[in-house]
Amino acid sequence: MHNIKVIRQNFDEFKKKISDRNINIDIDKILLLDKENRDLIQKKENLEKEKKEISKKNDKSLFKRSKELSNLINNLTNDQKKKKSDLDLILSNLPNIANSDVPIGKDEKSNKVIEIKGEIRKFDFKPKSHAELGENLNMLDFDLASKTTGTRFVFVKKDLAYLERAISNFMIDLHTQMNGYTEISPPYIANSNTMFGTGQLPKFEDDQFELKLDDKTEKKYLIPTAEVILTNMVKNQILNVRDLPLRFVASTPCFRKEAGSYGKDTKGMIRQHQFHKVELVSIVSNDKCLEELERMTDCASMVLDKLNLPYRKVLLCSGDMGFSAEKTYDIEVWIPSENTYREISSCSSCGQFQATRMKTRYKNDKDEILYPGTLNGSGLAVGRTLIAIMENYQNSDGSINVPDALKPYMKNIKKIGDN
RNA sequence: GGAAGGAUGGGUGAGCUGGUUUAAACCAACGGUUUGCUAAACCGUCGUACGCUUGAAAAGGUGUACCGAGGGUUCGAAUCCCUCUCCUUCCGCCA
Repeated sequence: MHNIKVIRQNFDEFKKKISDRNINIDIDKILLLDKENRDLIQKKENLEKEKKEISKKNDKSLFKRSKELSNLINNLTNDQKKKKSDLDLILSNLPNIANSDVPIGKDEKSNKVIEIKGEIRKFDFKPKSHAELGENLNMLDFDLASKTTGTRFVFVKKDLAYLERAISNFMIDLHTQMNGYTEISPPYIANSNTMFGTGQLPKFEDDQFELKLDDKTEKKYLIPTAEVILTNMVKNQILNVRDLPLRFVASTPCFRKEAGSYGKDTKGMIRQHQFHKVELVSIVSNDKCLEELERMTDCASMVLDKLNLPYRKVLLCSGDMGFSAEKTYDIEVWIPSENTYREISSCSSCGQFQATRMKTRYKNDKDEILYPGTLNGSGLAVGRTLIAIMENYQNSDGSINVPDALKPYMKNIKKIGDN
């Protein structure tokens, strides 16, 4: 969420920048509501002052006036709360604004490829898709999942399940042992306020799996990414700059409705309602966001380097970024069967946007209270890494070689499907 | 699921028979005095949010709210009432 004080001070600049994010909201109304809100606060507080003085005097002749004041204050407070909530509603639906070094553009066509790495394997046979490979091995079972659950779910079996688990463990070890992240095993369920903090609510409620609860007072959701729960670990608190940066890593299932992507990637396990992901989250002082974003992106790409998978790094344009991001790098891995790169990680700096929503602050050396920067990135999506390994490491007989880096995590099995 | 008790500033913890509480006191922290250095002692500072305001800025001044959250009673609520959340203890169930 944007800080209203900052908007107030640089309104024209703000209005111009927010328009790059493809939105259709009456921005001028913000200024009006803000003014009305503050005027009402002023009026209300003047009356509260008078009332307080009467209360101190404890003089019966003034009690009548005090009663009047209470009514006036009540009315003003109601008006003021209404203005404030109208204002907050607009603000909470506004996306973050793009950092100055982000290309302006409407969709992915304006994204910029920054780096291409790794060698694309030349096959002397026609590479199969992961779905074909997995079903032939009887280790991916989509039909079984439709029977027990529905579409966009999958059963992973036998050595492929082992491989999936190995991928996750390998990634966590890398980030905890080499990259300085602290491992967390978090809840997979978040409450509304937590979902608001990272920006999933209120705008993207349709994308979330909501749980049906006996208690109707609060809603709870399955996390669409561990970013939600890891970032909100610091919500509603004031950190000390000495404790920053905070770096967390977790491997969790993620649950997404994939609303609005009907007919997209229906075959295989590219786009599922449930998938595993190793997530990286950093909380940093507000001047370190971009620096940390580079570091985080390097941590994520390091995984692909070690797995010897070809990939490219893409800087997203203003129109293609997520709601909370100020700058995003996607890492895309080579998928032979599609003859293209597919997203396997998305690393974003959210600047102070999420911290403002979460009410997370920190004290710097001068005891000033500031909003920290928050960053999140996949390090990496486990399901898609599994796909990438299957397809890039496949043999003509349909078996799959285990990447060297993963062998220690799989009792040195060299090949999957080699019976 | 049943029963009981609790939630106060960074921490400990009074107040809780409504109006000298403007939330005491202690600890921690920070600044200072003293000191050869450390310690001790003494003095001072010591929350957050929002509004208004002085100032070029740095930095001030001032108002209101906040004692788990939200409502209510009252001229007046940390204190009384209601709802909710969370915590502790005991019982039951359970991986």
